[in-house]
Amino acid sequence: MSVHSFTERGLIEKNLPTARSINPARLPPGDKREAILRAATTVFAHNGYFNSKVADIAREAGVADGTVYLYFKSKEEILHSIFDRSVEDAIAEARKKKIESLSDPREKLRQIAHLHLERLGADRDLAVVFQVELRGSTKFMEEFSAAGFAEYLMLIRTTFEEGQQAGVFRSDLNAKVVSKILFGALDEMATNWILSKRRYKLPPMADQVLDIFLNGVNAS
Amino acid sequence: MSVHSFTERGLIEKNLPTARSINPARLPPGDKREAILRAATTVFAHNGYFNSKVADIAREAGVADGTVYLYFKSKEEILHSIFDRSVEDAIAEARKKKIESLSDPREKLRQIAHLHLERLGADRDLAVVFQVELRGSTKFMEEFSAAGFAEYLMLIRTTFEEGQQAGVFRSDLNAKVVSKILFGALDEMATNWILSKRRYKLPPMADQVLDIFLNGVNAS
DNA sequence: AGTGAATGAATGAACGCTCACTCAGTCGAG
DNA sequence: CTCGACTGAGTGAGCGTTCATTCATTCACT
Repeated sequence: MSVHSFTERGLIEKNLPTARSINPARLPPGDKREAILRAATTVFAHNGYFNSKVADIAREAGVADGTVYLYFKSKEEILHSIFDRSVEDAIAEARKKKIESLSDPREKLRQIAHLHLERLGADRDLAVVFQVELRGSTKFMEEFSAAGFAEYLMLIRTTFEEGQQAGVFRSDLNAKVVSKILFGALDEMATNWILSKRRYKLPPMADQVLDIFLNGVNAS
Repeated sequence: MSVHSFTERGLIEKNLPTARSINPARLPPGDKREAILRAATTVFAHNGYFNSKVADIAREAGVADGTVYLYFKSKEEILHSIFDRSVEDAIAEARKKKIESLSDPREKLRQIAHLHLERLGADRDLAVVFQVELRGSTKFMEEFSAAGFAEYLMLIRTTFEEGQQAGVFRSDLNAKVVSKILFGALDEMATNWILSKRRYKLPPMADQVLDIFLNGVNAS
């Protein structure tokens, strides 16, 4: 591995001198940072945060141990950054899809749920970090729940309240509780998907959850 | 906090030397094991599993570091034991309450949910270990999901299927998915309760979850 | 164009601390 | 005295972090 990264580096330096002149900033500063984040996601997902060594991450990213500290001030900051980046991305995607402006609250919730499971379903390692590693300490949980997580719950809740106002949803329900239920159900779908040996598509589960959420399970 | 537990220990050792001579078998064999398990639950809940030192657990339990290893072969085994004991206890309580023999599947699910949240609601530290610490690594998750956890999911699922057979629940639903949804919702109630600053009763949430689970949120 | 000084990204060996676990010894009961 | 539960200082491996060093690249100045 130090062999590996050395080789890689050697190749780049030997074979791409022209490429260099073509792209003068041949190693965009974000590129190595990116590589480290991806590597960390993989390593954390496979070994768990506490069992992962910074050296493992560096090796996976093809850089030296010390390089990690040029981009992140600690191992913990790497974990935080993984979370932050993903939340940013998700929000950006939600904006692009204009979910916010849907008029039917039921459809809006359905789209939110879909996006939730699509994102996690698209990157198993990232999903493991989100569903398992990020929950591994109350400290993280509290920090994160203060941040993007609580905001997400709030989005669900607000959407539900809009629906209540519009007479689409039962008005006798506590929106706070309702939003937790929906989130919990989706969250469990994701966790189960990770742990399952069977490879199935995660996003379609959103529809099943929404069906029951909206209509319940009673036959009556 | 280390100050706190230190103080506690100081008091015990200074004030209870007579108590010792009064009770000749002052430490029934199971008693110390018990003390260590309780201490570990507290320590894990406060600092997280990986940040907890065996020395912390020993101090909290009022025993020497080495004593811990007379009862458990590793730190990891302590965590396992906390889980195992709690699951055993829960199963025992379910037996005692004769939940298994209830005839209405809806009522049965309600009782299961109640028991679930009652147990976690009764011991915040234990709840933290269950909701947060035990999820902190895929390794644990996989081991545990193989064990009692999967069995619990199965109990919910079987109960639901009974209800489908009896025509009480919609027959067009996948029981496996349904059971995950219910579990996920309850699980989220527990996690939120832990993280919340507000002190409310957890068990009543079971009814709210069941209401929505059974009837859905649609106004129609 | 050619030079070499300055820059700073990258390196990885080494450091220093933490902590799970051990074991030689103490203590008290029978 | 014996036995075994218990003790806690000690140990050594593991690992996050640092930093002296390397070297490709840039640039000021001829």
